[in-house]
Amino acid sequence: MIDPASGVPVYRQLADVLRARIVAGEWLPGARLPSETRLVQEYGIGRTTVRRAIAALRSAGVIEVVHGWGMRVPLPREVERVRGESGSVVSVRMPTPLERATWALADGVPMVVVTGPDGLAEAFPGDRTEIDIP
Amino acid sequence: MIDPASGVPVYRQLADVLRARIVAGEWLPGARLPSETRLVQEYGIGRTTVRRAIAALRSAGVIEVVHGWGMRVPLPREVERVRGESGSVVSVRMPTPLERATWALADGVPMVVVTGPDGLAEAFPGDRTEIDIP
DNA sequence: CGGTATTTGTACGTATGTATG
DNA sequence: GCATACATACGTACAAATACC
Repeated sequence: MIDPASGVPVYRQLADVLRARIVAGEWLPGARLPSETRLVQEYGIGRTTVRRAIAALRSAGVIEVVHGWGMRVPLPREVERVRGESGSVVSVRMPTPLERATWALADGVPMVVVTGPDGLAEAFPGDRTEIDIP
Repeated sequence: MIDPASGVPVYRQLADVLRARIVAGEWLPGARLPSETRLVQEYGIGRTTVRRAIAALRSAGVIEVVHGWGMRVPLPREVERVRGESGSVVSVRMPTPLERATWALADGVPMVVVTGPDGLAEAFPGDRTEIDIP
């Protein structure tokens, strides 16, 4: 299933395989994925390589990791609707460290920024906010 | 400047320091940052640790890396304004591998998604798209 | 309460490959 | 061809969080 000689990096192949298995519904949100050690054995690759694949999926927001417990697909979040005022502009970016700490943001969660006609901008956590266009 | 005994991981300390230096304008967009080897020497830490800090800044969209050349602060992009139709909802997420390939997205670039009243959704690259609310 | 096993986190080193100039 | 710089992948050791007994 994973071919070290294919030209595609092994960690990327593993990340793709795991993402496909997740999309296929093999692990529902909240269910624990195989441990690092298990993946090392199952695919016959080094732990460093397994962790690179995991890091990629984390920063893509596909999985979340709990220290000492394991990995899982994130549970869906309750979203807050924010009314986008007329004349505003909506943009997107990744959070600053301060924003990440303020809202306890997981990896791979962007911010959504609403800039009003007056130039004042307000940023919201992207995993629990949607902007309504009235 | 970096204290291995502070309790804060070394790679995170380095990432914070580099981010602060970037925000302070020490390296303008397009200018090359110090090489990995230079950072290893300058801060007296391992290359693995330096690369972890770099990976964090990449997935945060703070820097971009060119293989064989070095690291730099990304240049500003020309943004396309998309008109948000009335009744639409704007949300945010990280791109899929297909979307990353389609638009040649760098690390740490989110997608902005506009879902119409009919339920049809359209996704745009977040580093070159803004949604206008008329 | 303590001890143990499991699991992820941090940090280092080494070797080799690939892209740029 | 050569030097520089980033990319991949393996290994080791120890620390820290969690869960269970």
